[in-house]
Amino acid sequence: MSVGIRHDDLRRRNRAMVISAVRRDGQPSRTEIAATTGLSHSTISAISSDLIGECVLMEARGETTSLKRGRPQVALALNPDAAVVAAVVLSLNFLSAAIIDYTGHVVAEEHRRLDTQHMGREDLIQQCIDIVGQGLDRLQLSGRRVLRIALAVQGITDAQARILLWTPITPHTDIPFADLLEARFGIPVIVENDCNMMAEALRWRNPERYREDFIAILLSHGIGMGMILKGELFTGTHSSGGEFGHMIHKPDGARCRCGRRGCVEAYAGNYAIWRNAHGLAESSEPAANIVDDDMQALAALAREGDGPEREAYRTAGEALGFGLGSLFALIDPAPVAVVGIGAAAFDLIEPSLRAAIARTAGGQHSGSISFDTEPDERPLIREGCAMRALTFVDQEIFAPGSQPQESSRQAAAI
Amino acid sequence: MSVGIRHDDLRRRNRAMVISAVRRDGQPSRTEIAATTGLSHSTISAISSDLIGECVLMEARGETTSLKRGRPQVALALNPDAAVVAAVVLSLNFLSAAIIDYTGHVVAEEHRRLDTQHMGREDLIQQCIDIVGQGLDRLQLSGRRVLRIALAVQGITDAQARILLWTPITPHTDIPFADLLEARFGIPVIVENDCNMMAEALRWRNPERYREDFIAILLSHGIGMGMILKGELFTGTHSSGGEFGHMIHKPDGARCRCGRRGCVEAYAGNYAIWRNAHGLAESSEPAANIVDDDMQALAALAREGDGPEREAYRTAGEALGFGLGSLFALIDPAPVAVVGIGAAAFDLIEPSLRAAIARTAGGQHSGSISFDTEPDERPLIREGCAMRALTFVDQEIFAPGSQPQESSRQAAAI
DNA sequence: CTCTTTTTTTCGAGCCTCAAAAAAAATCAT
DNA sequence: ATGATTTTTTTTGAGGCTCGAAAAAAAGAG
Repeated sequence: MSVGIRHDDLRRRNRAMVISAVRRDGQPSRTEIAATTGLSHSTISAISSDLIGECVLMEARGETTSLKRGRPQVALALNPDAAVVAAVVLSLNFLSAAIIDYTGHVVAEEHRRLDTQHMGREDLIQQCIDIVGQGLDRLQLSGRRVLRIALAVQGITDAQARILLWTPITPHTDIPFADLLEARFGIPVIVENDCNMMAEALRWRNPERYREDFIAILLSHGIGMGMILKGELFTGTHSSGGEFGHMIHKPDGARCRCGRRGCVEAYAGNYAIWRNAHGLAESSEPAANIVDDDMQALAALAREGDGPEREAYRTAGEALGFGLGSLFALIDPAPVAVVGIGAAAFDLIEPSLRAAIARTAGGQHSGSISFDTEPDERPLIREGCAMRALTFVDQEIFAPGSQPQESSRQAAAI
Repeated sequence: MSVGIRHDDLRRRNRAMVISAVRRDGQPSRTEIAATTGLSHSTISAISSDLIGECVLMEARGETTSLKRGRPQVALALNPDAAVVAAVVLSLNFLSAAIIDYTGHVVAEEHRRLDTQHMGREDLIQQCIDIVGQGLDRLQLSGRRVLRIALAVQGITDAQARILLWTPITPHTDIPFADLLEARFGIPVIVENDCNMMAEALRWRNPERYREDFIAILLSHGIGMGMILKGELFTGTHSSGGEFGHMIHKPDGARCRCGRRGCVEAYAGNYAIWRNAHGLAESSEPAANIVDDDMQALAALAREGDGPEREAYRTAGEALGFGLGSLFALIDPAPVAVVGIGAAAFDLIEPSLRAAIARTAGGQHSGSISFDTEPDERPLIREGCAMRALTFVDQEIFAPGSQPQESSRQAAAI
């Protein structure tokens, strides 16, 4: 039941558009913004003048040796001090938090190793609260206030990005992180799936390649996916969705970490490759964790010669290929980014993956499907998390109707 | 690169909102529209007064015995003569066209049996042009003009809804129906996948059940799917997408009509059930067509006792269940409508389907997943097609900025 | 120093939405 | 019947927003 457009929405949306144009295009001039948004020069002038007055934007008077004649364009830039956000990443045995300024630069950072699989529920929650608190404390000194906290976590969140419903990193379920952190710090919080944040980050890193439609697949202990379709992050109807790793590859097949059988992950996750490479039964219990070095060693063995190791990677590629084929049957092929330790062994996976895709509906253009690899997922997740938090701030600074100046003036006053 | 909101967009969008509110809610009063859209009474009053002046809407002065005190609400209704559209449905060996008035009522209808599988490309195109021409001719007499043609067809279209890329009903591919029909009739044309139109129709028929997220599955000779996610028709990045029937059930499994192996359809399409029921090899060639009566007879046999027929339906259910499980892994569970002749045998399919789903990631809430059945797909497809054409008209009557009155006045003048 | 070019700001006109007031159209009570 | 009451719809005036045109600003070119 869509709602009518109120008169004041107009300004709000166009303000958002100007801010996002500045965030996206680096340092555009007013004229460039007018061109990309299709709004008139007068409108852009008025809006950017407001935003500068509110200390959201600033004129970047860099000494641009303009080769052109005429009045030189003045570049607009985000004001780094307009806001600060916190990006928290929780993954297997690892917790990190970063404080990010409005331009996306890291102000402070903190890492901790945890035994997430065996920690108590309260302990895990407390650790997250602590690490955020520590970041905030350090900021307190500089006088800036955090306006938004984004928590990226391996696992399934609800569609409202408030609750961690399920995660492989701890047996505890339904942890309402958003409520817990909001109660503690009084700052709006969102909880997002890590792979969704990877996709978000890829779009910022390489908008040429990752624009309207693409897929980011995490090959790690488990298999995760983040997907952007028609320019929007794809989520499930109730949860963060996109559980590519738990699509069924072979009905009643190998045992998956999730307790079911035949999932793609049960053939292509680290533990599955490990299990197959060591000749263990497909029904045997998945290993709890395998360190990256061991996986690297496995890949090295597979590269040395044909044997069970190479076969394990071949099997993984096949599972991924058929899974992608099924996915492409639904959404059509799109560029794929392969992220995580598995990307370091993508040379071993790719041949059987492509062969499998070619045997599916998505394989009609299998030659044109392109894969990019990025072995380290952590920076991606943190970047995506930060950008997610920042774009939320972008849309909150020009506030819900009533006092758009108030909230931003507070930020500006700092 | 989203574009700013111009000042004149505002009116245009709010007009669209009012029209869609009237189409959706039957005969709402101005007050009700103000409530559902969130716009003020004055705005609704102004817009509806315009629309009535342009003969798009009309006041429905039905003798409503208002029980309430106060000035009675006057219901607004669509003006049936505001526009007329054509809904054309092309399926296996069957072509139909209907002329629909602005309220969605059928004005004229025409059916033809064709041998689509063996017709020449030009012949097939000519038949479609003919049947539309015939409908238009008949209308010419009544003086009304068709403003939009929508063609629903089994198969894959491009994302722009202009070209039939591939279809099982004829070996010919890449037929640019939209261009062909537009060239002939000078009326805007869209070409849509039949299952997408089924989904569209279900939303109009039963908005209570089919609202934001649901799936319509066609069980027929092949397997088709239309899906609405977050209130929007889900399409692929390049094509109409949603080729559920060609998700992989068993890698390198049974032979599918599409030439590949192991697709869901190769286990659950009519030809697959037939093949399994008759003990034919999974690698044997799919039958070209099986009449509904034969399928009904097969279902009757299956109901009589345990045998190869019942087993064939069991296998079909299992393929559908694992397929839905994989789908639900991506999008989370949602209500499902089972449409087509297969829905008449859903009692035979459901047990194994549910058992399979329960063994997948989507099966977490398998008990709460609900299925509706509707054995006759044709009326649904026609309805969806009509509504699709009409909603396009809804959004074209308040035109692209310049002369919104012109086009609608033409319609009104008729 | 003046002319040209390009960017940015200013200004007035034209719409649009909104809130409040007024008008309209019915029922209820006497 | 008639006036009071209630509810819906229209009218009116104010305030905002965007736009195009004109003016101002800020450079290089000659």
